[in-house]
Amino acid sequence: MVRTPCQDKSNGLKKGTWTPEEDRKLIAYVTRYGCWNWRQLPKFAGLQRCGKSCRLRWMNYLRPNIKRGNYTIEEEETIIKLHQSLGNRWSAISAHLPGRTDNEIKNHWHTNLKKRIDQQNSVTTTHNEKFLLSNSNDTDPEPEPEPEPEPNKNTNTNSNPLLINPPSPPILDTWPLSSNSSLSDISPMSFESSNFSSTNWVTDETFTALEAQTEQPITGNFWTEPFMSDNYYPYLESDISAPLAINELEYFCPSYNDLSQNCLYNEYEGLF
DNA sequence: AACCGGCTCAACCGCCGAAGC
DNA sequence: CGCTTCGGCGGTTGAGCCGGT
Repeated sequence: MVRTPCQDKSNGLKKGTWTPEEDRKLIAYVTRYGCWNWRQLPKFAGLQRCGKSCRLRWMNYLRPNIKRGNYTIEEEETIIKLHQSLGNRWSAISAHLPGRTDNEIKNHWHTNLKKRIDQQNSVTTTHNEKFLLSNSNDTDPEPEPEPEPEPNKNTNTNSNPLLINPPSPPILDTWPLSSNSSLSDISPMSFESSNFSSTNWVTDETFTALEAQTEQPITGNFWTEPFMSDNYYPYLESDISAPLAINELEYFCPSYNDLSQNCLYNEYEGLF
């Protein structure tokens, strides 16, 4: 289930399994600054990952409201029905299943549902063939009985403990945004009250310092000086190297606020 | 205990369309 | 127009788990 971490020597970018540390950095950055540019994001978030990898990790695993674990009968029926009409358009199917990602639905289809459908089809086909043979001279055949419905295999028949007791992503139920939240409300302090470890997170005091400090004139250049030192940004703990404050982003990228707000609201729509 | 093969699913890869220049 | 960049999508891979022998 876990891919061995490896190093892409061609560009120095890390590949493979995400570490909790990387997850923390990604969550910290996206929750505070939004996903304004996935390509640039890992640079500013202090991640040795490509943007695509960050986006995938966030979209498929870290973002809030993601439902993991066993599928309900209703969900499986929805997937099967939608697959009949939409085909392998997993993102379109996932749009009908709140909390389920296209990747997860795709995996579930290939590992469970497809086999079940194939089995049902083969049972139906075999039954039909037998029926046709046995009734080849019959002028008044019996109606075709419905194939025996398969028991729901998704409910705890999987021996994988991760599915029976799926691990909780860092932030799910206790996501620190309220219905009145705005981007500026997203403070690292919010995590203190969640079940997400506050170890190594910036404190309320440092976040206040951040807000105070960013009232100062901008001296850096967004595009040419992405990496500010921790001395310049004393509000940051060492493991979170998100270098730009919100109003700095707005200053250098005027559309940033709308972009990030839209992004956040899209991502957390189900929570508002 | 050791081996083997099937299964699961996180993550990667390559392609495509949209947008901007 | 073509070119580049980016986000998104679907197909595929492969490490680790697990049950059978």
